[in-house]
Amino acid sequence: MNLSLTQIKTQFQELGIKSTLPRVVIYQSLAKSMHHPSAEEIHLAIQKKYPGVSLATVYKTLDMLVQKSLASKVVTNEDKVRYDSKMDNHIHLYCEKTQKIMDYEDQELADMLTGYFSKKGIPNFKINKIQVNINGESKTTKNK
Amino acid sequence: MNLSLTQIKTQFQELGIKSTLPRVVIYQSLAKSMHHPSAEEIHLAIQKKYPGVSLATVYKTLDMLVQKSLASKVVTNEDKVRYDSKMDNHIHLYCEKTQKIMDYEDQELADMLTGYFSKKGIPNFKINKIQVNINGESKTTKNK
DNA sequence: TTCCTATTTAAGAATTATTATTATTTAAAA
DNA sequence: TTTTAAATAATAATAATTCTTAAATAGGAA
Ligand SMILES: [Mn+2]
Ligand SMILES: [Mn+2]
Ligand SMILES: [Zn+2]
Ligand SMILES: [Zn+2]
Repeated sequence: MNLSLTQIKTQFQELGIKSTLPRVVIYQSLAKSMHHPSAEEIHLAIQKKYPGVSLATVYKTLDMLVQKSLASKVVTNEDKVRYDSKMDNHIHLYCEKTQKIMDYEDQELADMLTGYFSKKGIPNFKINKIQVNINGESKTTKNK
Repeated sequence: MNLSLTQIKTQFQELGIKSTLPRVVIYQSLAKSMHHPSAEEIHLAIQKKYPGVSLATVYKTLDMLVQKSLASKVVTNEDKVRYDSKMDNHIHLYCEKTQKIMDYEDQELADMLTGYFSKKGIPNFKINKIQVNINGESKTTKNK
């Protein structure tokens, strides 16, 4: 999602988030990315246009965004956390070859799962979020 | 699952895994645990009965067990990997309060998902494993 | 507009989980 | 038994993340 700096500033104000250039730029970079980037990758991505933003600030900003529900953490088998600004419910496809994470939207499946659990429930457990992850291999035309 | 040392030795032999005391003890401890323990926790758990096993060996053994499909990694929001020796397909319930991970077996759901995707498939993606994680709160009788 | 102050930031140190290195030990094959 | 490739303990190294602190600054008040 491509968001302008002013769009983001407005969004921050609405949520009572103090609007600083590092924060706005970090969020913009995350929102633009389709790759579920890590903190390090975001840090790198903003270097060209906005050098001098520290990695610690990237981490702290990402945490803040997660707290404010503007982003979520995506954990994988790799030893680093990745982030996602797409906040509607969706599935993640993990390519075991390329480590790429792709979003997969499937309303039918979402409804099926919600329906299934709202009917059946889970004893002694209050469900907050159902996350489906699919591991496998993406088959691009020019692969192998 | 409670496995005897000799049971495990036999299992290792069948899979061509060199049978050492550290390995057998680590696997036994993991198999007995219901808690999806981390390497550190396994290391601690075996201290009493088998002191002197190094943490590095715990890590290497767990990796080996994952390679041999006797265990799998369980990733969470915490900054450490946890392990699971339950290898049939099952759901994980994450309690956001206690960080506990509970297993939840639901054949009906498993069949539903398998059926859904085998019919529909995912374009340009070969599905290897569908993992469902549910975040929420466990409501024990004596909570709060 | 200028001032004030709580919040944020940069820089770098510290922490923590995990992996790598290497000398020594050992399981198990011959 | 002897042999030897593989495993282990010890410890150093690495990498992701968090912490600390002094300097900068956003945004409200004056
Ligand atoms: Mn790490
Ligand atoms: Mn870490
Ligand atoms: Zn996503
Ligand atoms: Zn499990």
